Amino acid sequence: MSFRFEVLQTDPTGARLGRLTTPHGVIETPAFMPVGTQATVKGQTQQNLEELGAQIILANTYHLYLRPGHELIRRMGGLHQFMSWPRPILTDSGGFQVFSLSELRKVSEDGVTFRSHLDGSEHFLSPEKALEIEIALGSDIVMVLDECIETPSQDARAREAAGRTLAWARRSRDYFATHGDPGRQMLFGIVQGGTDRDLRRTSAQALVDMDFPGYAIGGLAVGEPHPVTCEMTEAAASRLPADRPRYLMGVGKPEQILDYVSLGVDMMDCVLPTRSARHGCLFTSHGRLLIRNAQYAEDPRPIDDNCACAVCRRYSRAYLRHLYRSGEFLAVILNTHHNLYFYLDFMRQIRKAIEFGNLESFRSDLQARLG
RNA sequence: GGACGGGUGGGUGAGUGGCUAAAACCAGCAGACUGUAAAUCUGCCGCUCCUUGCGGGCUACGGAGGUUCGAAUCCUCCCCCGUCCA
Repeated sequence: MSFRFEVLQTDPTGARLGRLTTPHGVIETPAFMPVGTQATVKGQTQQNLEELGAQIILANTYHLYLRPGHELIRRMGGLHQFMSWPRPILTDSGGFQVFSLSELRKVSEDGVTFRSHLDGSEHFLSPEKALEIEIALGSDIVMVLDECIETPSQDARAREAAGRTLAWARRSRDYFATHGDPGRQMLFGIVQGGTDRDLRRTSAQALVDMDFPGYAIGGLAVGEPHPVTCEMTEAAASRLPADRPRYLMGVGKPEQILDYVSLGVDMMDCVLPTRSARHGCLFTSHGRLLIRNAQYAEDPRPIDDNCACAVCRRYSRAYLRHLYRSGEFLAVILNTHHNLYFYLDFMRQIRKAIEFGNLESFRSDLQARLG
């Protein structure tokens, strides 16, 4: 049995402490997964990521298909070997690009036609094609192609996308059954449904009937208020089987992550720590800090005096501000390192709190610190 | 001494009669970022007043005068900078 998901403990809030075993290693949940779209987490070496304690990273089907091409990666020994990352990888299907590249694509029942953002060439991504690519890449966790829509959307629009996502999920499951290897890769279905509670529930139920080894909740945190995100997450999660991992896609801010974990979410990914780092926004135990601000010009303190990361152990705010304003590469590297450490350490603290059954007090401490 | 060219808001630099508190870029100040077309994007950026509004007043395109209803823009003189000629 190459894959195994165990719920080790549950917290009174509903949070779960778990362990997902894959052929490339164990993922302790709740887990945060750094995003490495183009087979690289921007600004960090693989060695850095290992030292930070990243147990799994994301990569993107659409981007790697366009460049360098999934066949090339297969010939290079698969994505793990190609990028020299020995730990688990989750590949997103390109479903998010249906949303984010909306100007460049056309969705039909059969699949999605994209105009490449790189050279304008036209490409067709179907549920089967996405899986063909992901199988070639050899990621541990494989996402089905879904249709992600903006929120708020018209009810009819949300129903259409959720229905199509379910149809695509069925096709994906069937394709994987004949072309995939369940001992090598784990296929996750995705719940859509916009901001409609009932649609979220029925979508989740329909997906569960297809019996996926793991389930994702997608199409959230794309503009709707946080309480709505929580409500939709709860609606979907309440229908998902307790013995399968739950992945809330594309979230979130630290304080929000705590809410999602309390709703029984096991896995999350987000570009926030990496992108914010490149934009000079650093996460600290006291909230966010914009390192370019004038107030840090002569500040000898580390980013966060409660942080044990390599950057906080060595560099001052004044120096990091200087690097950022000078446009130096090192600013990207150090800022990203700190933010990822913050997120990964935050998850370690959450897991510990669940283990000791005091997630609720962990949350009130956090809220007090953030004011 | 002469011939050209030029002096614009913190910087570079557009603007050759009203649409100009003055383009654009940079610098500066602040904010955003949620399955990465993002080391990006947005706002502010002369002073001042208030009932914060496509609001009022003041100051501003080397200096001083002039032409004009109106001048960064036209005229006169002066000062300064650059290149070339003596």
